[in-house]
Amino acid sequence: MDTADRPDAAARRGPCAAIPAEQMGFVRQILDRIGDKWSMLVIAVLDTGPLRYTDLQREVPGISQRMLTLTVRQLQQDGLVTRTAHAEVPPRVEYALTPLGRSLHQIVTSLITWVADHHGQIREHRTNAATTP
Amino acid sequence: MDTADRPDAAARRGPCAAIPAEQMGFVRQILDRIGDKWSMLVIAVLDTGPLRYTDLQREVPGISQRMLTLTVRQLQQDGLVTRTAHAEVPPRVEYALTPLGRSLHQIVTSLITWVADHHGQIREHRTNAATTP
DNA sequence: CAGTATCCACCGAGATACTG
DNA sequence: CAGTATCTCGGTGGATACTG
Repeated sequence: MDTADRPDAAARRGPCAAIPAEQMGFVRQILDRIGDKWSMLVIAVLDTGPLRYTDLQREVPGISQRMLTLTVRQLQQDGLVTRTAHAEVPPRVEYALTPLGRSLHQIVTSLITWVADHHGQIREHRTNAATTP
Repeated sequence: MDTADRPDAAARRGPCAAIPAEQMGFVRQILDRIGDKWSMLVIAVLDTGPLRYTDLQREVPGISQRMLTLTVRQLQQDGLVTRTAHAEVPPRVEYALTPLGRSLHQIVTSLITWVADHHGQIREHRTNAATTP
């Protein structure tokens, strides 16, 4: 392995205390997916129970049909949400969190709560940084 | 406000239990930033203390100079990291988490831990979904 | 060492229109 | 109602080269 001669602190503790080097790739990959523009919000919004397609679209303001479709499909393939099509007319399709999705949901909620709590501070910093370049 | 005539469930509980409608915009905006390709990893990697530019680059495998520079600058403007340039030669610049950044770091760590714990399950689901379309 | 500058490819994502 | 199809644009992000 080419890390054999790495001399310093990095070698001791790896790239990050929380991430073994071998998993970094996966972590990056999955972080990319759930950290994409919409996934977190969709997951967040499913916390109160199953939602239909149109409801999702309303609850996540600004999402396009395309992106909603792609996002839920990804989430479904990743086993984070279920898609249940009821054979009725008019069609009804409901999306819900799987247990896996629910476990992620908790973290997403923490993140969103954090943002809600601190976006004031962040905005301050931003304007400060902008006015004092 | 144009939500006055909204009739149904969404009106009762808002777009998401965790997100008041008015904050959705901010939340989206900030989630976009910290959920971008690199910010989380940079924050994660700063957990063990200040790091220099080159160290950051090594600890976050795959990041380009451009992206590292952009990312730390954003994080700095948002008040999540500090940049300390030591007037020496050769120059030494250290990046560290602010208290604000540290509070976010905890959540990021949870997220990364979750991913590390569950990426196996996710990969399973993905391959299942791929083989049974 | 710690960046900036520039160029470019890719694809994320919106708009629009159509379908089962 | 719940999508799919297609087109298109803009920005993100990578590679490379240069600088204080």
